[in-house]
Amino acid sequence: MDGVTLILKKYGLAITESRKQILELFKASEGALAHADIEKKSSANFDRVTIYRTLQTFLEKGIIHSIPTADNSVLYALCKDECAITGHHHDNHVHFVCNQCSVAYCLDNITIPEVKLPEGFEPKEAAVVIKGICKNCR
Amino acid sequence: MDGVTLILKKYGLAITESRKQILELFKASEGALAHADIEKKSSANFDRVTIYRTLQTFLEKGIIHSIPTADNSVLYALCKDECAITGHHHDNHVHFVCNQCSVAYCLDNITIPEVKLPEGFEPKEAAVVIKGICKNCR
DNA sequence: GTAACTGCAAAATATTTGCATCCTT
DNA sequence: AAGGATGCAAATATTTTGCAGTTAC
Repeated sequence: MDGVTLILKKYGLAITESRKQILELFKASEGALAHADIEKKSSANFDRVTIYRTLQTFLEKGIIHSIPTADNSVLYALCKDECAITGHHHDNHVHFVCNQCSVAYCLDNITIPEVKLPEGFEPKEAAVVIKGICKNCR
Repeated sequence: MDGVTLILKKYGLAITESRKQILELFKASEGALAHADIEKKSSANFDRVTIYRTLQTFLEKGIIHSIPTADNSVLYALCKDECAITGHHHDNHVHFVCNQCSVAYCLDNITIPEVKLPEGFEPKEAAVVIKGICKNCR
């Protein structure tokens, strides 16, 4: 039983071909993936709709999380274990998007420093997106 | 000559009704606005397309900036003066999105603390989005 | 066998483009 | 007067929904 199958089992999802392959894509990818990437990279051609629904399911289960970007696009990345505890996903990640190659990295092991908020604002989650040049593009 | 006209002049844009009204909306709004908000709130009904093009123009000039959100939506907020220096926009803002009322605040005067990146990553800009409960919803 | 997942079709939304007309400078 | 901005129509692209057939458990 391979890794992706274990993940699906862990979250109580049926083991299907599309789910396995999409998960494999995430594991193989260094960075985050957009819907379009998955559509392009998957050898078997899944239906667009299946990809939408699979991503939605993964999101709800906390297997992946979405990365906010300033333009329209939504990116998804695999969550590390600590990231989803009994469905309660906390998005306290640092993401890095390369200005050159556009790859989005998910830097799970970087902690977000405390940010001072004005009076009356109560923080729950925080996301940081840093843009710059990645290690492969210098 | 009112404030919004001055802004348009400053950036070398023609003074038109739609641009003035959309700028007014931003000034009147406490938080950030989505395309849909503008469409809804503008008394005169501009064409959808005009709003798209106006926002695009404002973005390019650095009059507004976009706020990344984890879902599909894109939000826009007025830039403060320091925010756009000769077309070079730097997005080092802290944004706060309320989980209750969904209003997005642009906290320009909060500085982003240094984040330690892994070897080889060179930061240029950083955006922080914090979610929680805003001052009006407690 | 049953519940859940997928694919297809189609609807609903969102965004972009071309072009003629109108407005700002 | 000239160039840019707008509105309309239409082309694209994106996302959602319903349903019938298939697959996993």
